[in-house]
Amino acid sequence: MQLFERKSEFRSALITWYLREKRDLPWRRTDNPYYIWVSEVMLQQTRVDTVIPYYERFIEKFPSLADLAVAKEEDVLKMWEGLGYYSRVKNLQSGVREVVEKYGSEIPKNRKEISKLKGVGPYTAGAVLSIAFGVPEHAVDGNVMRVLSRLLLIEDDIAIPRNRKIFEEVVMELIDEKDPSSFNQALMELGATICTPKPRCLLCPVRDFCHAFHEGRQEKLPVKSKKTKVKTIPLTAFAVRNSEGKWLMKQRPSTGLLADMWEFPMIEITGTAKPEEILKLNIGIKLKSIDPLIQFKHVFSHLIWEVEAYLALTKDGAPVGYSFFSATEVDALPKAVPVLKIWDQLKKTEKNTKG
DNA sequence: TATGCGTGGGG
DNA sequence: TCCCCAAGCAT
Repeated sequence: MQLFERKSEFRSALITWYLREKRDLPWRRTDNPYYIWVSEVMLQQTRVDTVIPYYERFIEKFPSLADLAVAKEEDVLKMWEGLGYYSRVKNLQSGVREVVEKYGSEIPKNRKEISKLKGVGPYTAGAVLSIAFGVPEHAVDGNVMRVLSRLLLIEDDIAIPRNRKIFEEVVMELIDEKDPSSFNQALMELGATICTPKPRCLLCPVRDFCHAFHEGRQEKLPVKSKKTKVKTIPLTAFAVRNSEGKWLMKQRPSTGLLADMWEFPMIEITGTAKPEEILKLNIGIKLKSIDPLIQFKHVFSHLIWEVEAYLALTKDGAPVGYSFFSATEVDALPKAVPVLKIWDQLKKTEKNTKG
């Protein structure tokens, strides 16, 4: 107890545990600040196990700031395919280009400057500064808020953005100036492995310091208000093939949902008209035939797509905004998961039809 | 400041 | 099946 009065004892217990128990992760095997940066962006709202293969491939494809800076955006998006939150990687490339052009390829080593880079917010700034450069700065993520809310019995709602600064101030009080990298990572590692939503306090290296454990309230913390239910959007999608065996696709707008990713024609269902009528009306293309292909639900964080996909044939040319692509070309385009679901089903169907 | 932005894993 | 989440940021 009395965490602040026993600061150095707390740091020691936390960091000793971390150095002994930390997971062997790819980005913990490097001191390259660019690699640390890439890993932190990938890890935003994304699980470690999901990130690992993406990180390995990304670093192999773009081994340096310069490589990523000169890469084509479509190649960069392709490496991010399936990882989600696609504007992260567009912002990362913008930030990297800025470092190359304005900072002589040296990532800024203070919060004020590094925070100006695209995609670098309060957490990522602190994480890169502390882990890559040993700067004693806070890096407060969901893990850290959960851990500290229990250690110090902080009952402020962590779902409210402005409350994050409460935790940032606590970290700046507690942080080990000698090893801020280990200190910050230890808090996160503890949250990821021990001080989880269902905490495993018997394994905790700092439970003696924990006010919530002392009062048996660890299960009740952190306080986090619930989100409201999301809206369902019914969509009809069309995989349209022309007489040359090419597929009709378009690129989504460069902002908003699934920015810059490629997709088949899709129409939000409003009335009760037949799918082919809807397609003709909305996109202006006539179909020779149409068959059901696949139905599925895709759940985003803030909405749900209820997709009904059809396989259709046409003799028409591509409408404005659309182009036809060969199967090989479609494979190469960056596509989000719902589109991949349709494309995978399509390839299965084609194979069976041939056989 | 509140909301939009993905995906897949686990209880 | 449903709900919660997981190393947040931009606008």
